[in-house]
Amino acid sequence: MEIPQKDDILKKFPQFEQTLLDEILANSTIKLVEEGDEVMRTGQYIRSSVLLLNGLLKVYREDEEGNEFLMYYLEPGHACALSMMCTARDEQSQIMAKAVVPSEVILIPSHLSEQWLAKYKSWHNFVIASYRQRFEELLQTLDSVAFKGLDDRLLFYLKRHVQVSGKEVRLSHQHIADELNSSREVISRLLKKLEQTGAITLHRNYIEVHDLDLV
Amino acid sequence: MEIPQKDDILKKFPQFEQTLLDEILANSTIKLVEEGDEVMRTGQYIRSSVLLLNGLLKVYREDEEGNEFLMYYLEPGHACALSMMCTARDEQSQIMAKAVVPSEVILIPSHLSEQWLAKYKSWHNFVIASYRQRFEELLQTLDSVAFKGLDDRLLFYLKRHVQVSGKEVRLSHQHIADELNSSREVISRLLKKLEQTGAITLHRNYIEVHDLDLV
DNA sequence: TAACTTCTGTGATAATTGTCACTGTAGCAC
DNA sequence: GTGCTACAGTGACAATTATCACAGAAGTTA
Repeated sequence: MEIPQKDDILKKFPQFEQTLLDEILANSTIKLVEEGDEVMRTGQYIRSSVLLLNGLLKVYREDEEGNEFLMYYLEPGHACALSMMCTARDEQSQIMAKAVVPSEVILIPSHLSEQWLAKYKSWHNFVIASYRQRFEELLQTLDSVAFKGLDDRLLFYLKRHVQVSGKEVRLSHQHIADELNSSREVISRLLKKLEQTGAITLHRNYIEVHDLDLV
Repeated sequence: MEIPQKDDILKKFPQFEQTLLDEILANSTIKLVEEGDEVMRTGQYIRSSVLLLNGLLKVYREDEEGNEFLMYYLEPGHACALSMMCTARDEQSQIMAKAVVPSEVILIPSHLSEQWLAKYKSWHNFVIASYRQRFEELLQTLDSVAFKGLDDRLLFYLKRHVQVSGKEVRLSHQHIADELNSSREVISRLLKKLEQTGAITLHRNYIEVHDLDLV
């Protein structure tokens, strides 16, 4: 079981040095999470950096009333930037990560990930790159909320979803509404409009995406 | 002129090691910027890390049509996290920083700030802390847009403004509307409502804040 | 097949926000 | 003072989004 994992990590994180890979194998745990499982939640103590080996995570925000709001998806080979900002967090703002499909995550104890920053150039670069990338994605999300109407945000959402999991978007209208912090009826209507333009075809429980750039 | 600057930097950035301070003094330029001056704009090449020595910067987002949207304020002793993510940026998303009052910024060439990450622990910590903090603030901003109505966002905006520059908010309604990406009339009406609760008093060109937590 | 649940479609209506048009007022230049 | 400009207040109306109510279709279980 060990060799396949090493190969897998190597494939997903080709930028890591050999010695770093060995340390990861020796010191981290690999956890299998089921679809829908919560992988992390800020406010709780984070004692590990979270890297994604296989599967797909969604990272989202939740306010006091339980409204959620999708920030971005995390794909294999990437890390949750927040889990690496390993000092104490302020409690009020909750970030959650949940598995969209069955996934494998690598958990690296915080003190090691901290040490490695100085020890391994490739780790250091990886961490910095993660920060940068998440920051960018967050900004894009912010843009779409700040400047765009719900119709454009829905488009943005669908595009992102197609990118990570293909042209068969297997989501209910309710689910989409939740992630955009809107309501089902509104999403239904907007999707209908999209269907009329020919960009998508609606089915029960999934949406067939043809071409979102036509719109 | 050199000694006062060193003292000043030392006071604003007490966490830096002595040798790092010397390097900063030797290699960075200090720039005076007038009120309203643009300090940075992404998309253009960023060749320096930007630290704020004195004054106040606002960091905001601008879309293609010129709509702006306030992200956060930057106070002395802090740095623009984005200016330290020194690799090439993607062009479309624009982040701007503008001086709110006459300010002094320290410009550190990117290649040095890169080197220092490995060389000085205190610099490394500073950069990581900056990322973290900006990330948090960005999340707060995102929350307010995603989950709150304009009335709450206005409150949030006023509070933040009071924090950085006191209870006399010297801004026109139009200015506030721009930073919240709304329109003057709407802001005027909401402010009137706030005045009726006794939280603020309106004047020409400034708002007197009494207590925003009453609302 | 019947009973039940989940998902989707749709009309009516309300609330929020944006836009337009117009007024008044304070300050400044001349 | 007269004019000019920037700022603020307000009513009317439009657009977007949310909410409520209900109906029907698809899938599941018994």
